[in-house]
Amino acid sequence: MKTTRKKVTIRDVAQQAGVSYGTVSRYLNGNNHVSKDASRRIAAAIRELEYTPNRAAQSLAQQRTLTVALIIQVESNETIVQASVSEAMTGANQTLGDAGYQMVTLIANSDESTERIAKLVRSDFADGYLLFSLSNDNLLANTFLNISRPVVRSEAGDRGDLPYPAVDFTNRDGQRDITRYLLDKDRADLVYVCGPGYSPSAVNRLEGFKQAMGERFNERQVYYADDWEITSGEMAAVEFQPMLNHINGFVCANDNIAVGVINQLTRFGYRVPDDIAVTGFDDSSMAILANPKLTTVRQDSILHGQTMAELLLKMMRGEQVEDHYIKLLPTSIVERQSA
Amino acid sequence: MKTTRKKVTIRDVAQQAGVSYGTVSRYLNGNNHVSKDASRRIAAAIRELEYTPNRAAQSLAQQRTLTVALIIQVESNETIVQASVSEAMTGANQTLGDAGYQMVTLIANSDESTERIAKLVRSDFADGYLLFSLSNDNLLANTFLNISRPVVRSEAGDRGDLPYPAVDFTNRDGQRDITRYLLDKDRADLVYVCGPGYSPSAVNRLEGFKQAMGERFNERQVYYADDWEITSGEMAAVEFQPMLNHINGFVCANDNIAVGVINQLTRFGYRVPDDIAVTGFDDSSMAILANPKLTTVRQDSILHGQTMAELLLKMMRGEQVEDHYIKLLPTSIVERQSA
DNA sequence: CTGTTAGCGCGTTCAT
DNA sequence: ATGAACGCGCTAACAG
Repeated sequence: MKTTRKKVTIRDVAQQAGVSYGTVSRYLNGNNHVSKDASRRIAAAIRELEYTPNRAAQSLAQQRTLTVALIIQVESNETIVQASVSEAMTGANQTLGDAGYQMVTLIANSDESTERIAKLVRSDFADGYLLFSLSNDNLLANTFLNISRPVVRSEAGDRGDLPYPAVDFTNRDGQRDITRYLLDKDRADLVYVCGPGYSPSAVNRLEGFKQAMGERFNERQVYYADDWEITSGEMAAVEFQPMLNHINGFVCANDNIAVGVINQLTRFGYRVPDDIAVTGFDDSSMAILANPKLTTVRQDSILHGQTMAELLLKMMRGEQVEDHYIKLLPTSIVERQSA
Repeated sequence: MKTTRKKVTIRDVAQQAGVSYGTVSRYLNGNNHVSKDASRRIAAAIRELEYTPNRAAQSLAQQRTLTVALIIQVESNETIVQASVSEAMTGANQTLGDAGYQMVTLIANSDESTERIAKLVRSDFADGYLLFSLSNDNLLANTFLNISRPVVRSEAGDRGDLPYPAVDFTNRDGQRDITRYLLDKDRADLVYVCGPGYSPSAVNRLEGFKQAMGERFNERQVYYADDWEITSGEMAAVEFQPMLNHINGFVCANDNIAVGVINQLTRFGYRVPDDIAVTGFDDSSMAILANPKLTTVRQDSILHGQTMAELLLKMMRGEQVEDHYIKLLPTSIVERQSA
């Protein structure tokens, strides 16, 4: 057993196998034909020497890196606790890995880190990019406009100037369906707690609520939150307090908000769902933690990641994808206790 | 404004500035002297051409990558929802970035991905490694034994054969202190819900409980959970059901478990903390979400990441760190409602 | 089928 | 202070 921890290169392998290193390279890249015999000897040499190709050299020669960067943009110094993102990462990592790509995730949470990442991108750091914009501004998005590598976004964006394809959920339909679910249960007097305005998802979900309500929709029955947090739900409930006696359902744009609403309603002395039903969206871990457990709209975040990765792989293979292409993933209603 | 999106190299810059590319290289790496005048012209050329050095070429020539890999090992297909990890990532990303390094996150959640990452490591993919082992086996750890790059671990490990320094929290002291906090409040009849046996943190925390209990400690007052999840807390409460009438406190190894205990105790008809007090550990987001809000042990995960990064930077600078060196970060008690 | 060689983009001597 | 040339480790195109 060799413990020589000195750069073992393709040349060492060649020498050990008694061939030229060009042959070794061919063997490794499997393109052309290498004699049965040579192959065997090369394989043995590689194993013995514990040879691993040098990544940097490979990229330099091949003009590709075999890595894909998953970039997460969050508000300054915010952390990425969001379970959905974590799950999407897992899904993407999975399929990219199967295709031989290594996924690396980059976090842009400050001006400096954003600039640093932009620089990386410009230096052809990866062969493709998965873009998770959790924040308002898209500083990075502009950087990508100038490069020729494929990019896939995680949200059907609002910015028409970004041609990148996206994978998203059927937010509108999901919200519409769960609203109908309430209506079908004779909960006719509903109010809606909308997500932050900068989020395309929030806009689409509100659209779904409107659709389900049809004629009955009224601007005064919607509360516009500033973020996706629990506190916003509490504030919404307070805002609607004067009307609480006839309201019999809160449709909320996500689980956190729903939890906030429930908390506040409980404090006011209302019972959920007996007096007032409450629905969430996301089916996050919060959904089963809440009391009562949340009836909500489920979206498969792992699938989200996988689908984004598949689309990116397709693009990296050179297949053309039309600008602004959007793939929508289905959602489904999960019936628990809150509605 | 040039829209030429063709590989602009150091040579282009040199030509535009009217110098040889050797000079540009020197200018970039700031080592030697470059004439005031040349510098100015080079700077202008770089800006105009939007030149960014090619990463692969740089690493190849310099034998370093200016990137640090943060590797997370989780059970197969598990997601990394853990807020503490997410926060540590943020902290590490911060300080590494300030030092000019780019942090990339790698997820090992299957045999294939683990092997792929091991390969990356062997190919000198990064200049240093931050290792988060959330799972039992340390397949990867062995890979590192054969390379000469610095490694820092996130947990004071149980494996004596791994010489890498680690940054961890004072788990033992934290658990001891919060146990004493209960004892001081005349909660003398305590039980302990221990974390999974493969986790060094779990072992240390149990140790702290024992220490605080002293003579009074009894093996029958501890429940050994298989994981860190809510369900385990519920199971523990069920297990202790026969003794619930005289027990007046549950000390739990983390917040999730504490939430589970509270849920189950509530179902059994006990009031928390009036009948039975419950404490958590981590001060995760769950702590304030729980009802009643959790009294728990706080640990600063962002600081955790920062400290790990600082230690790694030190090692990458060439400073020697003794084998098995362990840096312990303080914890503190957060008093809320559950105890 | 295989050896040879010219780059890939940049850092680094070595002269000048 | 600056230009020229070599090498980092590997791929690919070209002979043979």
